[in-house]
Amino acid sequence: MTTISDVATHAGVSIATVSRALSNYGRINPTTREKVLTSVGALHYSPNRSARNLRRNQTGVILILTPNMTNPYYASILTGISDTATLHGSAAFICNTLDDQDRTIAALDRLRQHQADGAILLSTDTDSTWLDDYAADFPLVLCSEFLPGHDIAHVSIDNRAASCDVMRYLLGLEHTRIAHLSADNTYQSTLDRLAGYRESLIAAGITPVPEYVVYGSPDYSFSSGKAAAQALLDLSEPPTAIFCISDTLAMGAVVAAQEAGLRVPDDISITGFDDVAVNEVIRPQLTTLAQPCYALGVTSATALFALIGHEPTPLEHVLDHHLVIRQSSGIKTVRV
Amino acid sequence: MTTISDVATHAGVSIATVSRALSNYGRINPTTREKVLTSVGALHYSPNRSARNLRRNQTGVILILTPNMTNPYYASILTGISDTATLHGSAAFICNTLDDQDRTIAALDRLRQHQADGAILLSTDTDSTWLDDYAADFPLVLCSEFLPGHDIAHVSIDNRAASCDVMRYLLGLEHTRIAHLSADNTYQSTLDRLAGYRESLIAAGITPVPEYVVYGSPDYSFSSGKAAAQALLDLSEPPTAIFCISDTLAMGAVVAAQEAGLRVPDDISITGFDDVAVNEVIRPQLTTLAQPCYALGVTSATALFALIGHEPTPLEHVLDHHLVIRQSSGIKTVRV
DNA sequence: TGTATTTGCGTAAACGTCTACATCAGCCAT
DNA sequence: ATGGCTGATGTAGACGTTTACGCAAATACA
Repeated sequence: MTTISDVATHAGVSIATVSRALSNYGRINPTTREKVLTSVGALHYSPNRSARNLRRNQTGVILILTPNMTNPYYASILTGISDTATLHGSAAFICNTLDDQDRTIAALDRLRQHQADGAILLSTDTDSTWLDDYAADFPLVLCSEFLPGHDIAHVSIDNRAASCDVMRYLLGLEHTRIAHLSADNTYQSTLDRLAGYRESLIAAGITPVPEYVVYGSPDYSFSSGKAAAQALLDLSEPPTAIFCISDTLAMGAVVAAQEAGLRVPDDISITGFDDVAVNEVIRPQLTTLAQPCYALGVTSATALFALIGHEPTPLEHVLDHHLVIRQSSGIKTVRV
Repeated sequence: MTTISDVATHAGVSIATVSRALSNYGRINPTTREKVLTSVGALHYSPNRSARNLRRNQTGVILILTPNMTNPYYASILTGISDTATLHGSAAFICNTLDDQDRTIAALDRLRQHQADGAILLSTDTDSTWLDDYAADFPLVLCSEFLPGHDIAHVSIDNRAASCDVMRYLLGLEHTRIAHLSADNTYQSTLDRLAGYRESLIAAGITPVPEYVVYGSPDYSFSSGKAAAQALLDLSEPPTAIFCISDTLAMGAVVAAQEAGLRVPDDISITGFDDVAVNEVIRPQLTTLAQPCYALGVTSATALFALIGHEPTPLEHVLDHHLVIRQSSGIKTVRV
């Protein structure tokens, strides 16, 4: 294990000079600097981060907490965060929390232990109010979700407006019996999308039917979406359109409809949410509301580094969304 | 920021005593220990990891390098690794390398910088021979893949035997025109599966047809699988079965067959590989060769901690696989 | 009672880096 | 020649832990 003093000896200078050569801080003769860098190369020297972090009191590491990293929705977000971290000379390490509070807390405690400079949380329940304690002491950014009324920085789209956009589209296709396939969790996005759904119906003069709001599993699983959609199709007066709050749930709904002998979109329209890449796998391809995932990641990381650097940054960042119309939706037709 | 000496002052003891109370090392009076722990709680003290790591010369962190973390194949592997790391009192941080060599090297350099104790690599090209330099100096384990002829610890299934199992099954269904949908990468598993395919054909007295071996993209993308399968179906004498080396490729093949007006499995049999969870999304459900993903993760991590602790561990770990027969395969029928 | 052992705790020196300060050589202006 | 300046480098202390060592008190044993 070669240390800075090995390099100093090899180059015939003091450790202070080596440090200056490497960090380009303070005065140093360019010739000396070259000599030191040559020694660094010859000895394959890398600074010991533990020592550096201890001395500098910062780690060059940010943590990304995700409940389920294989959710394709996260792919671009993670890339956006990583790219931004690299730009700031930091590393982005991902912690798989599996939605387990102990694991989440264990990961966040790394902040208190000076093993990371800040953290970005992907997905936050509205009942995770204990987060305030961490946000008060450490740089923290919530991505995609947020806790209304709490002073924690967050980045997301306007889920209620996005929901209204989906509804405006479906209503424009002359659908009136529109169901909402939600999820059994307390994410703010879930609540906002439901609110947008209800508002839009009422604004269109349609009385919301309680039976038309059904719930998939908290993690939007395909099978739960399929089961919930089956319940909708079994109603005496089934909907002609299903507005699903995730693409995976929508895939489940498509399969449920197909197994019930319905053609999508001829007999029933189904829309998703997020526009994840695996959408290409299912036929018909999903009409869905696209989130700017890469930008969500970049914006979250940028906000986090602002917090770490004690620079001003708004508490709330709202990014644009857009509707992507594909094959799974169409104008309402009379069921044969 | 409270330090060990704050705790010492609060508890009325020396910092050495606080350290002993926390690490449970050396002699300490239980009463004193309690007193210290009370102070620790009162002051919300957490040890500074940088300082501890510097002193102990170990970090309690292992790195997982993945080219594409949303690949569902990795989900259980990652969980297996994380669980094992927790058991060893370590944290498992994931680095998204996006198959980029610079990012991979940057991540591995964290080992040299004393910011991690070891690393597990998910997916390794057979041309990544530069890895030897790292493996010689640091604890490294390759999971799923490996570099034949290199002294780097690895954990995987026997891909050639697994490939033969798939072929035995398809041959047993009386298929003789069996195609192999491979991937355009240099993973050892890819080579082994191809070898098993060829061997099985020859052992069955069937002459391999070069046109029956086609390639999807290096990362097994759905669309590349679909395109490659279309090429197979366009042959003057198309195969009656397609053995795909990943589930995603198989999904592409299924869609290609369906779009060509073929029924799966009545007109053509299609098999996948890995048995990823998203399989439930596609109909018909895939017959596939299941890898013991969680066990792969656990075994990799266990081997890594053995290396870190300088305990003996075999260089090669081979885990069991098994064939899962579902709906996408069936006995060969004469095409109409 | 005296000696040997055990127990509990404090002192101080490391771990490898950064950086304020000191030092020193060279230069210029007086 | 003297003093002041600048630039380049070295010295040494700090960051927060851990832990070898030493010492005093308590205990054990004769």
